[in-house]
Amino acid sequence: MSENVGRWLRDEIENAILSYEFAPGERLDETVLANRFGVSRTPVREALMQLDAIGLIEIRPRRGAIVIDPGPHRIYEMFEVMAELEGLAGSLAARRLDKASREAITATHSRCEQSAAAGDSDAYYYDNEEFHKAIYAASRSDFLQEQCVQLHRRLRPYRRLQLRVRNRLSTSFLEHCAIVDAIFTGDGDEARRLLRTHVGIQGERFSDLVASMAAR
Amino acid sequence: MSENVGRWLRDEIENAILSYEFAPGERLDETVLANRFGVSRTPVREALMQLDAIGLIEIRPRRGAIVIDPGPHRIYEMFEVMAELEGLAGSLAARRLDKASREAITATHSRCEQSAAAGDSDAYYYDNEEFHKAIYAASRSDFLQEQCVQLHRRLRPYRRLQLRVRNRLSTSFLEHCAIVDAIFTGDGDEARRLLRTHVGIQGERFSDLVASMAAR
DNA sequence: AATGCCATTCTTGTATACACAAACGTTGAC
DNA sequence: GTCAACGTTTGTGTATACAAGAATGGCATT
Repeated sequence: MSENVGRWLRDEIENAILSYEFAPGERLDETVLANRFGVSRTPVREALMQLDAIGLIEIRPRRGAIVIDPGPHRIYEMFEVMAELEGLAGSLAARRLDKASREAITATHSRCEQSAAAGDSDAYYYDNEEFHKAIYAASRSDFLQEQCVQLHRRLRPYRRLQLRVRNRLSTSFLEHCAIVDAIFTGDGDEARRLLRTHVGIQGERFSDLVASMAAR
Repeated sequence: MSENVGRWLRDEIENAILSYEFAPGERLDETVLANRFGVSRTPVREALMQLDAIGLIEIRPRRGAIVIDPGPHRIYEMFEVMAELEGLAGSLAARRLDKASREAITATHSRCEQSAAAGDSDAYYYDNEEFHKAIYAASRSDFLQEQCVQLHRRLRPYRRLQLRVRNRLSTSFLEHCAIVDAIFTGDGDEARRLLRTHVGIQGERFSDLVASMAAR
């Protein structure tokens, strides 16, 4: 539990939204939330304010808070931006790579290899996240790293859906290999290009996303 | 005045921070702010929570809120990300350009021309912002547009400092011309490249920034 | 039967009060 | 004279009370 109740509630509600416990479009009643978590309305309001600022919910004056429903098109736009940021991170990482970052990337990369070989989609989902975070960190740009982590967090549920697609696990890992190679050989432009296509959801992958979203 | 006091306060305090009325590192006392704006502490706290979520201030538990001081290096990192996002916006704009966007870009571009010709740095600062916003809009990606506008807003004070540098006005406008040309001819890659170098602060422009920041 | 208006009720928005933690100053002892 | 400990003060964190606005349901009128 975080230092103060407001922060804790923010994380708690954020997780509930990202895990679809609070469905998109659902109205979040302050009193209900306060009772549920056993606190007063004040910290609940503070948490909601922050989630509104982040963009996870929308607070309409005098009409309460509702969970934002991004919809496939907006998700696509978010992946597009994510791809661009990851591309930048990759190109910076290639230029600035040091020993520690290299080892972190290698370590997470080999964990991905194991999960992919085992066909364990849930494990890969987690290891994949760590792999990408290692690249963010290797960019040595604190701001970029923060932006990437934040956007990654918001897209987390959809990234998970993507992995369900047939053969995605192995192709994803093969793409990782090429990315690692580009970064380690210092080819920033190639790392950027590979990461952009790896993260973006071009062509049929977009329809796959729409299909998995509809299936829920 | 916005719908509720909290939102209004958020904008008010945000402007005060961005215009250096509240200096970086300064502690923001809730009671003082409440008195100053003639409201109670509750909406002040809500405003501060939101500003913390945006990243303009930092609230340390039980120790109050302080205005974040980015420092030259972090500003550089933020410009780096901004350059990347604007590059993406430019390349999308080149691909998706329609009549309305084309006219908006042309209109803001010619206003920049007038301000630049007049050597009016303040007018150019404003027109330049509108020009860039027209490109964001032309990207037809709502999410990208929002991200760009938000980051642009945070970097606004520094963009203004940059324009003070000798000859920057005319070189900036010349770069605009090339960018418009690339977008209108549908050359997405070129638009991306030009915008990246236009927005980023490479080489001596970084020292210029540091110098102007130190001068304050 | 349908539609419009009014009243009631529920929920949000703001204020105030109280509790608790941290920082600073003062005093005493070594 | 300096350092440490205790008390006071200041300011944050949470709860509760009160006010104002929006939604909903019922009743009346057309």
